[in-house]
Amino acid sequence: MLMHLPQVTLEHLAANAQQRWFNKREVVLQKDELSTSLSFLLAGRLQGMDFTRDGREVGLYFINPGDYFGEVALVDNQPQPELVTALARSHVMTLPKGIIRPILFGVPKIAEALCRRMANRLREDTAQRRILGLPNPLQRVCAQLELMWAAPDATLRIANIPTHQELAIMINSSRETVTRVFQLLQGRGVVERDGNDLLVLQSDFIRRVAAGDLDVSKPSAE
Amino acid sequence: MLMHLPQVTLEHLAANAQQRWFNKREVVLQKDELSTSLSFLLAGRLQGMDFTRDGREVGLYFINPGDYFGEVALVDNQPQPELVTALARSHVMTLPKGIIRPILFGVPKIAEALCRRMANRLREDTAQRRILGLPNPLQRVCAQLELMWAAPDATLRIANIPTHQELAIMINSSRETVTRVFQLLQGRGVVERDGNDLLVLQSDFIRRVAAGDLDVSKPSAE
DNA sequence: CAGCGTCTGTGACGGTGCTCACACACACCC
DNA sequence: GGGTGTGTGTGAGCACCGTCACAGACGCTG
Repeated sequence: MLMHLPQVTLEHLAANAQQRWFNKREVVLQKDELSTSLSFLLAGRLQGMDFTRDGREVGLYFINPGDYFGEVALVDNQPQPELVTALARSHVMTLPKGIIRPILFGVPKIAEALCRRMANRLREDTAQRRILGLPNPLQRVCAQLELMWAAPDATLRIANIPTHQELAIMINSSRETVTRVFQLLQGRGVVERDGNDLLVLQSDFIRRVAAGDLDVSKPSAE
Repeated sequence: MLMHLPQVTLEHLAANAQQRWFNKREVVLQKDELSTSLSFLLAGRLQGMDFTRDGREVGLYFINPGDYFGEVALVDNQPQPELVTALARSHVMTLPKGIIRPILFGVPKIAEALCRRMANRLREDTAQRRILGLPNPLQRVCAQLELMWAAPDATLRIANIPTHQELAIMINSSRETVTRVFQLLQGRGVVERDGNDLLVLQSDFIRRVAAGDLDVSKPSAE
């Protein structure tokens, strides 16, 4: 995003950037606070999340290294709409609002990059919402997995798989139900745990369940 | 949004704008098509929607007069992520991509307005997602109603209330369940139909149910 | 090593809402 | 008027999954 800036500006930014490490479960951006900066995730993994008024957790999106976040509050000068917390120990860089904001709209290339980023967030939100339309948790888990391995590369390894609880709040299910789904998938040899990663052995199976082509019973056991 | 442009540019835009009426249920933007223009809703009501792969309808957001839409595909030059259909007979104005796009990022004020619009969409998506985290349909219907009367003004009249089916797909329920919820609400005198509008007689009730403070049984019948 | 915290696995139970199947109300149009 | 389409109202039945309550696994840290 910043590649289009002249050298002088880059140095100016670098001089004002701050860095910080966050431990797992630590809050990176607090909800309802006014924006003070734009943030970049350098390493680790964050999750945008929220609570319903009756205290239920809701998972919104994941933030992976290279993404920036907190743009919404920065752009419209309103309070931060959701919480951002660390799913793992994470390294975050922040640029103070006063420094970054004048540049955002002044340089067309930057404005365009920002818009693309937000357009992308909107697409992701839509994709996530589509998942929630699926009628049963098995389908939703599979659809979510599909999204996650689409991200990195063509290998069938999902690095740093979130915990069952973290997945559950993304797809509106209970932790136990997600556990049971994984039991089923592992029992059929569809996926396999490898430390913090998840190996997808039968991507077709996942895809077909997500699409609703496959029934729960036992159509692949021949 | 366009108020910051010089007169000449405005005339240029006006000369290239097109208008069209859409009937109820007609498709305004088709999914997966490349963007050819930016669209404004002048009158009526539209809904962004999508289908899961197994054919289930998913309601994403409503578009009210004054909003523009189709920005996502325009910004990132990718296919339109979702369907936009008319909930009622609607009047739409379109500006061809070739005309509008150069202006978008060239004029800082316009770029900022576009970003604000997208930031707003992201906030709305988040609010909608929060609703889906509520455990039962009664709460979700009430939370949805809360969102809808927040929009226009302080009167407790929701104009042009969507059909039960349209609401159902927004809050992940079945049409029948929404009907039953409205039966309950009307039976208690909380809301009342008035033609195409819905009158909210006890906004507190709605608020408290949405927040989970109120139980289903009969706590307000004293 | 014991002790603790987080994550995963599993059983039992019960309510809830989805599905299917109808009937009715109302508008619009010829 | 009859016909058609769209929206609303309502009952019965059943699978499903959320909740509660545990136990076990694994990795820290002292």
